[in-house]
Amino acid sequence: MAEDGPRRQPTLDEVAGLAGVSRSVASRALNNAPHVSRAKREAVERAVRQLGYVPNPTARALATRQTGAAALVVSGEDPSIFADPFFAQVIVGASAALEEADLHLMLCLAASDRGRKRVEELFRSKGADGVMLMALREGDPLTRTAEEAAMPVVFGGRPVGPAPRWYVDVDNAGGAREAVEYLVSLGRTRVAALCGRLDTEAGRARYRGYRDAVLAAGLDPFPPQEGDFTESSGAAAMAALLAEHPDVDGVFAANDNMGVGALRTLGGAGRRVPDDVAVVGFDDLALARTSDPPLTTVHQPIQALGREMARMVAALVNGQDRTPLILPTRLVVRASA
Amino acid sequence: MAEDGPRRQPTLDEVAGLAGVSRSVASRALNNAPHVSRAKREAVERAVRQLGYVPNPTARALATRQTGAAALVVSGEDPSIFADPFFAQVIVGASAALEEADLHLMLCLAASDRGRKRVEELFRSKGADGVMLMALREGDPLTRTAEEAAMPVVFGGRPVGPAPRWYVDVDNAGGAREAVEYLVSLGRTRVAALCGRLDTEAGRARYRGYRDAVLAAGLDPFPPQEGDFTESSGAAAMAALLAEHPDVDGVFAANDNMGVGALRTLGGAGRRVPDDVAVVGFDDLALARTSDPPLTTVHQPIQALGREMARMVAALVNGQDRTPLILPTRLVVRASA
DNA sequence: GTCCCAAGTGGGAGCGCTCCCAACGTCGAA
DNA sequence: TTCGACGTTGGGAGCGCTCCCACTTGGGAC
Repeated sequence: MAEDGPRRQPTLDEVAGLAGVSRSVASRALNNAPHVSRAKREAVERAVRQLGYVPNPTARALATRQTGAAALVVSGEDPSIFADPFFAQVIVGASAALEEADLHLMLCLAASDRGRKRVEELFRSKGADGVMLMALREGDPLTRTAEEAAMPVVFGGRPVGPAPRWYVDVDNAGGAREAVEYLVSLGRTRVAALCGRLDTEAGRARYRGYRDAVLAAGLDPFPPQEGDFTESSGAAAMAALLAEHPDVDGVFAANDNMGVGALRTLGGAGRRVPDDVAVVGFDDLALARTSDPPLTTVHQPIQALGREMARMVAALVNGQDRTPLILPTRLVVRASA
Repeated sequence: MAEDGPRRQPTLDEVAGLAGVSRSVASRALNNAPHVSRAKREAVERAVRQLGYVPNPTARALATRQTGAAALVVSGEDPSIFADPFFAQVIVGASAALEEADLHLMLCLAASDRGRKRVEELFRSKGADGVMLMALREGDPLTRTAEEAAMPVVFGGRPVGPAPRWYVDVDNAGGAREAVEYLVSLGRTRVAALCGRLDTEAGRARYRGYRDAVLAAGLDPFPPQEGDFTESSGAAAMAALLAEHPDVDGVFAANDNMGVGALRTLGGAGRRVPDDVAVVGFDDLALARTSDPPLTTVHQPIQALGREMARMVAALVNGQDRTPLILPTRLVVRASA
């Protein structure tokens, strides 16, 4: 805090006064708009420097009806889902792209009822120029709110149900297909899937991709062993799978956490990976590199996801239109398959 | 986007008109301030509901000179430092506390020059009511900027040099001391330190704590083996240590990443942990639980750090004062020591 | 009955900016 | 010489809210 008393920030009027021009001219000079003579433009610049003037963003926002900020809303029952390194990557990407568009980033973790209420108010009061919404669970209340919002909303990850007008997603089905095709190419003939939550589009699409690839290879798909994207659920699903189908020789896990869980169960059951059972994950998080054995997995470009979401809102805020975007995945082969 | 044309948001004037009261009364009713009769208060509430009125936060901000938002600024050369799960935890804590104080969270990753410039402008233009600043490196330019800011700035982690007026930190020295005391209690007599960056206060304080504890136990402290908090630097520092002092039997690593790196080097060198060398880390990240062997470490309350920073700015924004806060750490004993 | 005080009320002046628009040259073309 | 045309200029009206302040009322205390 400055301790030298209540010396207000200088205003545009004061700048104009010092520069000997009107407020209008000063404003135009500041936003380097046309219709300002070279001389006055320089006079304004001098005055700005001399006074240490910084425009008041709030006043500007009120006049232009633009806040200069985009919000990233992460919806979920539990605040700890945000602790997933996934979101940190999204933020890094989004932050960089927003910076280029000169938009600030507001972060809303809508976990509690109160949090959701605040987000709703943000939507209704136009507290941001645009929103990037990550609400993956089927029936998430914010999905509805988003539809009636008076601002562009870009979904991060396509939600379950009808496709929203704007979203960025990863090619979940394609990635899963590629993973399973790889297992098949290794000669595996009894390939099962450890699913993620089937109330998310990602969970469904990855199972769909698995199923398509298995059928295309002329094999029989296994029924979904559902988990919830956590390591322990992966371990449990693997145990259940082993009990029902002891002869399984290939496993596609819906994400790396579950893949690592499966690895743990397999190790405990005395199965060798990849000799007895080959395992492929999805995400390519850091833990896929450090697991034992290192996990073959489908890499998804998470930073790019954040970046493209941000670019999309930025474009929409500037009045341009955009169409949904699907980002490609790529298989990263390590030791587990 | 609403498709039903340019129907503006209703304003307070319209609410007042419908309720048959003046704008002033409507405003007071909305902010449930005194001096409003019960009848009119209810009339206003009715009008608000009927019109679907939501106050315009920008206009309010302009009038009150309060933005209703606090910024979390993460400074660093490289945007990827933010990918550290540490920050996700800080955010979860800060977000929850800010929600209670009814403040929005702005997130600024100041990695590029442009990013830093934007943060500076945020400071100078009072684009937020308060700032939580994480700028740990010595000589970070934002540290200076923060000093002349016209708003409260709470440091997350005490910076190197003179203590700022407001900060929240973890008891780094105390935690390190406890870790080393534990190693000593195990009968280790040649205890070395793998330091983190010594241009951060955390790095220095942890080494200080190590040194104090070693001296207090009547042993000889080792000179600092400096790393930079990464796993590979921990591995390298451990290798250097082993080369200089093959008889080391206890290691205090400045954080879990470095501790895991040390584990790796020790394994490669054929030393058994904890039999030959006992290792203690610092942070208690997820990887401390999953390393081999699981890492004994000093737990630091990261979410609480975020929460307390947020509470502190919220209090300061509301005109209350606060003093710096040091959060306690606690030793978590696992297999590595 | 008078007086005073407190609660209730609404008018109006901002907050600091943008942007429309009328007014003003100045200059080349008719 | 006259007349648009066009680049400049500044006045003024907002943007939607808060808050100060002057004003009205009703109900004790005397």
